[in-house]
Amino acid sequence: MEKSKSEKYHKILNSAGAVFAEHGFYKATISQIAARAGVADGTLYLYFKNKDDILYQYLSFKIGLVFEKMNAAVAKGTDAESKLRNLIRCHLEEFQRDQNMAIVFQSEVRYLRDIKSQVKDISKTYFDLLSDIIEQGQIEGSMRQDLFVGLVKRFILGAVEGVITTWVNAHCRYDLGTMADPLVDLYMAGVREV
Amino acid sequence: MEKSKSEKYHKILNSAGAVFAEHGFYKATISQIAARAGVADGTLYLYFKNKDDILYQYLSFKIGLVFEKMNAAVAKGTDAESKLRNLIRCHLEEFQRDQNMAIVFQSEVRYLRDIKSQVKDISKTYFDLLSDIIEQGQIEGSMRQDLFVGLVKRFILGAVEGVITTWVNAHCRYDLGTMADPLVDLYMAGVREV
DNA sequence: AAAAGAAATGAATGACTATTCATGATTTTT
DNA sequence: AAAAATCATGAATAGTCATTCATTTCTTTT
Repeated sequence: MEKSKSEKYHKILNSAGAVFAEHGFYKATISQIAARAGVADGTLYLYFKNKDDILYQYLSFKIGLVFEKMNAAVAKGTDAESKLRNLIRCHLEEFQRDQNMAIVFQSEVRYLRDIKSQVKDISKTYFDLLSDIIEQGQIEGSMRQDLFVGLVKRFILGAVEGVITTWVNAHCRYDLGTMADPLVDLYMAGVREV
Repeated sequence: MEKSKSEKYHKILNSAGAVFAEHGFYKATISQIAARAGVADGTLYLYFKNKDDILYQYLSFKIGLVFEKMNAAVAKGTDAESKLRNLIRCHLEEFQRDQNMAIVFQSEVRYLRDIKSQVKDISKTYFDLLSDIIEQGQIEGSMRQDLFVGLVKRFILGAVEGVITTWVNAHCRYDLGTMADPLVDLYMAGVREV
């Protein structure tokens, strides 16, 4: 139905992303977001229920986009390792590309204790992608049969997020994408000398 | 000088930890913390400069304790792998033992953009421990020579934190400590079938 | 081009809560 | 046991901001 939400809706969303990234959700004010979007404070309430809703919709929208790309990236791979590599590279490159999203995501998602659904299902969706990849790897024989899959998934996502967090704390100074291959290499081969 | 801070100081710190863990820093109120500690609101200001300072001192104190234990744990190991194992086990067990600390740490540390020093140096100190271990492993010949050490450290800490975050989101229902060995096994051997 | 409808405005409201400080209680010193 | 010093209280203050809504501006229809 609402194929394309209005111009203004997206203007506000992006302004919100910038302001949240700069100040954090709680210190960000409606007035700052409105000013940045070039509208009046009251206007935000024509498009969003309240301040929480702005954060929620911002994240839902951005995460939706990223997952589309992740799915496409994984689909381009053939064997499990190439799928994993594509997924990790996509993850890092998308976060690199949209730094506001990266900052807001890394800083605020922890906060959404109450906020239900979609946004909390992020890791679920991500984990599902990983499950499939690991399962395929085990069938192929390229990944160990004795893996505790639940742990492997956390292990992989945790490491990626750790790398992103460090990058955010370093004010996004270096290139994230280049870390994909060394990271996948670590997942696959581990640290031990052979 | 102030060998042992007053009884009340610690009472307040612990109450703060509980309230921050339950509501998050921003939604927690001074009145809640005071009530839980059984003192008047104004009393908090005899011991702390302001609300930020309570969070800051809470984290500093708790993190100080944890690092003492981590150092001791690492010192008990001999080879690099046993040191790593002890470190990870200690990390997981301490977070398990003090769940308020775990929750506050995982949820709020991201938030301390401004707040300088000690608390932001946490990962630095942790990374230093890891650096030594990896370096030792390379000298021993038990770890690969071609490791990009900066990445390996993030990889290890990120995975541990990922495991802790999942556990916090699951309301600390299962036992964290048991994940130490499988996790170290993954670091060392990776995922690939050999 | 007038009327109706939709969209936007931004000043005013109201709720919330961190922080202060005049007062009171308690402990220590003389 | 009086005086002094320290500790604690909690009501009052003051500032902040999310949210509302009467009014205005813009757009569409007749």
